Amino acid sequence: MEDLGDEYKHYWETNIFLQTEEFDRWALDEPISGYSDSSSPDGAKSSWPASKNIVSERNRRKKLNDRLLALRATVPKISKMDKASIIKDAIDYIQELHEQERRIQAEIWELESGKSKKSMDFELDEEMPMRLKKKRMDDNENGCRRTSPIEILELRVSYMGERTVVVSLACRKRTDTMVQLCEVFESLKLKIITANITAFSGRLLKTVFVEADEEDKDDLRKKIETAIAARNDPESPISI
Amino acid sequence: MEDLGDEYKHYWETNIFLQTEEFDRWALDEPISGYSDSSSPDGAKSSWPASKNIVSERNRRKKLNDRLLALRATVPKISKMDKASIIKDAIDYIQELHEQERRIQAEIWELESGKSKKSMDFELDEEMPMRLKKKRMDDNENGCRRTSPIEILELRVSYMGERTVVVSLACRKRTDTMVQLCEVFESLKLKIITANITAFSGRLLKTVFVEADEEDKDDLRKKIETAIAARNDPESPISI
DNA sequence: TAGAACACGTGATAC
DNA sequence: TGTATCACGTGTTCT
Repeated sequence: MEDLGDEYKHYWETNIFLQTEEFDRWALDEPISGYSDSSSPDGAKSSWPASKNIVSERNRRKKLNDRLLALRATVPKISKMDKASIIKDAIDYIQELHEQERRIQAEIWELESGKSKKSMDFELDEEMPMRLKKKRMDDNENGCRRTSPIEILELRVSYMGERTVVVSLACRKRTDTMVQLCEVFESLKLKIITANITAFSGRLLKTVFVEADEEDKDDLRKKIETAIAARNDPESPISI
Repeated sequence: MEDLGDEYKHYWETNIFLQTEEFDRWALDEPISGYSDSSSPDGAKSSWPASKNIVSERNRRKKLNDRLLALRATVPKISKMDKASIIKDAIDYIQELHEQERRIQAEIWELESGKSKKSMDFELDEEMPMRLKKKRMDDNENGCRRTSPIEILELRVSYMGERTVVVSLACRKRTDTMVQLCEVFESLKLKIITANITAFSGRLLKTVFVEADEEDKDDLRKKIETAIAARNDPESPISI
């Protein structure tokens, strides 16, 4: 976990950072042979100067390393910091995503067919959502948790009269954020009049109308903040 | 499709295949300097023989290339055969999978929230014509013309960046007001990103995220006002 | 000390 | 023509 960027720093990023800026200038000011930049005077079999090839190759290498770094950033499961390992982890992750998508789509299909077929006469419709709830995707067997923390962008708690407090919460739209928010608000045991969630362009907006008095406003705000902070903290004493 | 392995074959796979087996043997039988394998007799600053480094490095390169090839195999969308492009395509594909998975999971969440009765909140069974799979919420668009007029309490149209205009509309909650609002917004043929309606204590709040530029803001506001006014007027020229 | 991983410069090659 | 990309051998650094 915490040693993730430890050994990596020694022989990879430092070397990469050694390559930028002054290193480039150093290599360019002294382009491997002695002539500065213009046309090569010798005019041997190699017509164009070798320095161009050098800097071009250097740029290519840098681009490739940047891409590899970006790939590492998008893949959450990282075993080692190897170049080869990064690619391998990416492959595994893509296949895992494939399988997961297939599973989820199968569940959707099952849910939809079950919903349209069965009438709501009996009370047995309780077991299906329960089983769905248990199969959340925080099942990564190795280490890193898949649920992203809730990043609050804005939180407004205001009284609107008629014993109604409106909670307006905006946060980043990440994996499982919606479910986490619902669970957080459920854990607060509020008298919810109405609530809804809206997602748009990377943001997630939750509005909840709570039956409460005006003097409970600040207390409610603190409770929400505490609950979300506890949710984000891995070793939360409350947990769930 | 079929030109996929065309230019690729020229300067990539052929070179890779040149590297296997007999190429290894060639390099190993003649290990770059002349001495066969045992300890280096010269004993200079470089104590261990360079041939081991060569073959090791060669194996490392081969492994990395194999991994890259495998990555290319798992990613269906391939633009170019570049090493860097392969990685870039993989990154894009992973992000695409992320977004898709989030969409699907949102659909699951929506399905199960509409089904479970004792869940944390509300009955948000109204959904927008997102072309996710199929359109629900297709009620009879006319029939009895006896409907209460839409009484606007507040109408806010504001630009939120990223080509997103937010329409916030509050009105009195009367008979069929919800359906009317939906029909009005549907008739405007907007590029709706997300929308929702919330009802509480005699009010009805509709929020719509529309894909539009900032300069379309005022025009959009007028169109909404006009459409609602035309809806309320019995002898409207637009009607339905 | 042996080994693994890396960046570098260089010649080759395809477009 | 030049300009990409690539594999290769080498020296260096970290474990």
